[in-house]
Amino acid sequence: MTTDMGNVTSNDRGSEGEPKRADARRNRQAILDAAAAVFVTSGVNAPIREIAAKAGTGTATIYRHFPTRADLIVAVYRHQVDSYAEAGPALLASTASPYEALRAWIDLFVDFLVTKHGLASVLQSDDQRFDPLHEYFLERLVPVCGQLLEAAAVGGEIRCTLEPHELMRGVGSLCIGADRTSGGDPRPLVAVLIAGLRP
Amino acid sequence: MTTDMGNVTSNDRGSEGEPKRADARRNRQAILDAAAAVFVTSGVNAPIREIAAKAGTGTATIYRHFPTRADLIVAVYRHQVDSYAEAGPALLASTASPYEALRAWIDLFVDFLVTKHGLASVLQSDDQRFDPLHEYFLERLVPVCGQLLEAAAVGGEIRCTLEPHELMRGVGSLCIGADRTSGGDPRPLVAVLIAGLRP
DNA sequence: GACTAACCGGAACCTCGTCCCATTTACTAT
DNA sequence: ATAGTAAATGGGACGAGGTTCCGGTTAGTC
Repeated sequence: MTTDMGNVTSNDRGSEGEPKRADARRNRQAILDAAAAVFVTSGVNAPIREIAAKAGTGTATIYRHFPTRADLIVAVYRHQVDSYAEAGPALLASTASPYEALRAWIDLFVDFLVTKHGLASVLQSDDQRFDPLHEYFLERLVPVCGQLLEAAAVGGEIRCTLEPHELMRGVGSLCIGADRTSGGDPRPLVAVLIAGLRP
Repeated sequence: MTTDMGNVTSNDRGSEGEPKRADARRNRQAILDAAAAVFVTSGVNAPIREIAAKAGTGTATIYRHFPTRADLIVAVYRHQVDSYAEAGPALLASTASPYEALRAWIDLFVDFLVTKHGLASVLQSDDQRFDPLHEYFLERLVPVCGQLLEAAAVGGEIRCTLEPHELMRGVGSLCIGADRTSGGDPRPLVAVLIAGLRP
C-alpha cells in the first residue's frame, strides 16, 4: 500500500518537471540562482564545480537536476527567451511597418546575446552536447522571426531570400565574441545584414 | 621568403624561427604535416597527443616548436592565407567591377573557412590563447579587404558603413558551425550581408 | 673520437566533466 | 508520533586533455 504516486521509473526532471520533494525543489532553485550569478561573471561555460560551490551542493546534484549543461542554460534563460518570443507579435502590432518591427525585434535579441558571455558561441557550437539548447532557442524564436519576415515580405519591404532559421543563426553568429574588448559592437554588422534583406 | 622579421617581440621563436639543427627542422616539418592531416579529420582543436602520435614525436616537442595552439594553426595555414591575401589585388585587376571582385574574394575566404573544421569558431573565440591567430589573420587579410572596399566605395557601388575588420569578422562569424550537418550553407547569409553594403 | 649544447619524449601534474555509491532525508501509512 | 521506504544527496573516483619537468639522446664541432 505504499503510495504509488508517480512511480515513473525514469527521471522526470527533464526540462520542466518540478521535483516532488521539498529539498529537491529548494536545491533546484539554489542551483538556478547560483548558475545565473556565475554565468554573469564567468560565462556560460563556467566549471560545474564553481556553480556547485556557489549553490552549496555537490556536482552530482546539478547533473541530477540538469543532465546536460544545455538543460541548465535553458532553465536559466527560459523566461527571457519566452519574453522575447512574446515581444515579436507585440512589436508587429505597435510598430508602423513590419520591417521596423523586425529590426526592433532583432535589436532586442542582440542586446540579450551580448550581455550573456559566451552564450552566442555556445548557441552556434557544433557540440552535440548543446543540441537541446540550440533546439529550444530555435523552436521558440524561429516561428516569431518567420512571422515578422512574412509580414515584411507581403508588404514588399524585403525579398524573402532567407529562411527564418538562417536569419536567426546569422544574427547569433554575428554576436559571437562581442564581449571582447577588442571585438567591437555587433550592431553595425547586424544592421548591414538586415539591410541586405531589402529588395 | 619571409623578410618581415622586424619588430616582433623579443620572442623570435614565435612564428617563423627555423630551428638550426637538422633533427629539429625535420621534427618541425613532421609536426606541421601531421597537424595538417589531423586538422582535416578532427578539426583544429584536436588533442595535442593525437598530433604528436601521428607525427611520431612527444607532446613536449610540439610545445617547444609551437608554444601555443595558435602558433601551430598559423604555421599550418600560413601559405593559404597568404595566397588569399594575394588573390585580392588580382581579382580587382581581372574583374569588371570592384564590387564583383569583393564578392568573389569573400567567396574564396568562405570556401576556405568552411573546409577547415572549427577554424572559424577559433578565429572568433575570445580565448586569449588564440590572439596570435586572430592577429595574423586580421593583419594579413584586413588590408586586402580594405582595398577592395575602398575601390568599390569610390565607384559608388557600396556605402562605406563598415570597417574592413568588421566585415572580415562578420564573414568569419557567419561561417561558424557551417560544417554541421544541420547547419546549412553560410553562403546565403554572406550574400545577404554583402548585399547590405549596397547604397 | 670526444665534448657540448640543443633536442627529444615519456611521465607527471593539474583542471575539468562525468558518474558511482554509501549515507541522509523527506514523505506517507499506521 | 514513528517507522519504513524511496528519493535525494555529495564526496570522491575515473578518464580525457593541456601543460611542464627531467633524465636520456643526438647532431654539430674541435
